[in-house]
Amino acid sequence: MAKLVDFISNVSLFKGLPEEQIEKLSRIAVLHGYKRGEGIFSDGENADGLYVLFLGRVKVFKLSSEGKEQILHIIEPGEPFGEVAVFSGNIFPAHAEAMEESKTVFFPRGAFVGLITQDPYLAMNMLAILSRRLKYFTRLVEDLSLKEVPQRFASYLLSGSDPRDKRQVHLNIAKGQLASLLGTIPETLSRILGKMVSEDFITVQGRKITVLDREALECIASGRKTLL
Amino acid sequence: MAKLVDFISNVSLFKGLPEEQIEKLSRIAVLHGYKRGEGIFSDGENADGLYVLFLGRVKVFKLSSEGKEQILHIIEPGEPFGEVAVFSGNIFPAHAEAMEESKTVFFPRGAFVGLITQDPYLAMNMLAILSRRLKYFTRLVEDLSLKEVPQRFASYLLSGSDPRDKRQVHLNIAKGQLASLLGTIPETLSRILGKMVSEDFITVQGRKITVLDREALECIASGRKTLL
DNA sequence: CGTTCTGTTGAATACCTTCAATTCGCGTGG
DNA sequence: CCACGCGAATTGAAGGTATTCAACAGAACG
Repeated sequence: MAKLVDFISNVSLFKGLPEEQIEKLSRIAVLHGYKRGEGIFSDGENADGLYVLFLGRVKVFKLSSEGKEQILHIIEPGEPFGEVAVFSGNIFPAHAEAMEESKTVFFPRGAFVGLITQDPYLAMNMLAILSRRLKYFTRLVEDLSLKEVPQRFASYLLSGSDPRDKRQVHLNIAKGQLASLLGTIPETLSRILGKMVSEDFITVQGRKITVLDREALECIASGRKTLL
Repeated sequence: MAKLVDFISNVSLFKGLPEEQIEKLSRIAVLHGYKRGEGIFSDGENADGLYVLFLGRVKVFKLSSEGKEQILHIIEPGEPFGEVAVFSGNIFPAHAEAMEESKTVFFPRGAFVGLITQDPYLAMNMLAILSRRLKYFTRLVEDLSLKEVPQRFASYLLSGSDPRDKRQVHLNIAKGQLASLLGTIPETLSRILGKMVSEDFITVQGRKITVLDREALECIASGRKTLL
C-alpha cells in the first residue's frame, strides 16, 4: 500500500507528521469507493470516524423537508470531511454524497483521536482546518442573509476565475448544483445568467463563462448596483 | 488576582488543565471592560489573540452594505470568541460588540498557541469548541436557506423554553435583536408574533412568552404546517 | 435514435422587506 | 410624582425578489 502512504503524507491535514505517524495512520485507514450519486453518510447518522477524499468529488449538503438542497461544501481530493462529528457529539450534521466516481479514506474515531492527543502538529492542523471551515460558513451565512442572489453569483464568478486568463471562468459543477451552492434554485440562476448576458456583462457557452465587464460585476457583488 | 485564576479554571475551554497551566494563562491574560454598545473588534480587523467573556453579553455579527445586521452568536460568560482568527489567517471574520456592560479576558495569540501545542487537553477542548460552532453554523445555514421565518422562530421558541416550566419562554434579548439572530427584521418578527397570538398558539407579555399549543409550534417548526 | 437528465422560459404567487405612521415602554429630569 | 423624550415595538400599505408550477428546448448517453 505504498500509494496510500504517499497520499496520506500529501494530505494537508497530515502535513508535518513524522513518517512513523503516517505509517500508523495508513494502518488504521479504510478505503472505500462510491459511484456517482451514491450516499456516503446521512444527516443525523451515527458517526464513528472521519473521511478524507482520495479521488473524485463529494458534496456535503442539507435537505429541507420539501426536498430542497443546500450545498455546504464541495470536497476536493485531499480534503477531510465529516470531521465535526469526531469532536462534538458523534452524529453527522449533514449529508454527504459522491458527485462523481469517488474513493475515500476512512479513519476510525478512536484511533484518530489517539493520534491527535499525541501529536501537537496534527492537532494544530486540525484546528486550522476547522477554523477555515468556520470562516467559510461565516461568509455563507452572510451571503444567505444579507445579500441577494445576483450578488452571490457575481462574487462566485469573480473569485472563481481562471488564474491564467482572468476573464475566463469554467464552472466545475453543473448549473443546478451551483444554484444549490448559492442557496437558490436552477430557474433563478438561469434568469440571472440571462440578464447578465443581455446586459453584456458576461457570455455563456455551456459551462464556460467569459467576463466582459469585470467592473460591473464588482459593483453587483458589493451591492453598489442591482441587476435591473 | 485569585478571582481571575478562579474564573479561568471554570472556563470550559480550559477544563482539565493542570493548575500550573492555569497559572500561566492568568499571567498572559489581559482584562478589559466595555460599555453597552461598545465595539470589541471589527470585521476585517487584524487579530492578535482570542477573547473569553468574563461578564456581560456580547454579540458577534455581520453587517450588510446597507447596514442590516445578522447576528452569528450571542456569547455568554465563560465562552470564547474571536478564536477563528488565531488558527486561520489573523483577521477577525465578523464584528463583536458588548450588548451590555461587559468584561473580557484577552489571551495574546503567540502565548496561547504555545500552550496549545504543549497540552493535548487544551487542544482537544479547542477542537470540541470549534466543532460545536461548526455544527451551530450548519444549522444556521440550513435555517436561512431552507426554512421560512415562522419555522425558525418556532424552533427558537421550542428550544429556548424554561427548564422549570416548559410552557414559559423568557427572551433574554430584545425582540429586534432576536429578529437579527433569526435572519429577519423586527417588523416581520412582530407580525409573526401577532399571528401566533391570534391563532392561540402563544401569548406574549413583553419578553415573556407562554406556549399554549406546543403541538402546533412543532408542526410549524418542522414545516408540516404553515402560518396562514 | 430515443430516453433521460439538465437547463431555460413564462406566468402566477408567496414571502419578506421597505417605508411611513403610531403606539408603547421606560428612564430621566423637572 | 408626573411629564417629557427617546428608543423599541407594532401596524398598515405598497413593492420587490425569489419561488412555484408548468411547459418546452437541449445536451448527454446508451
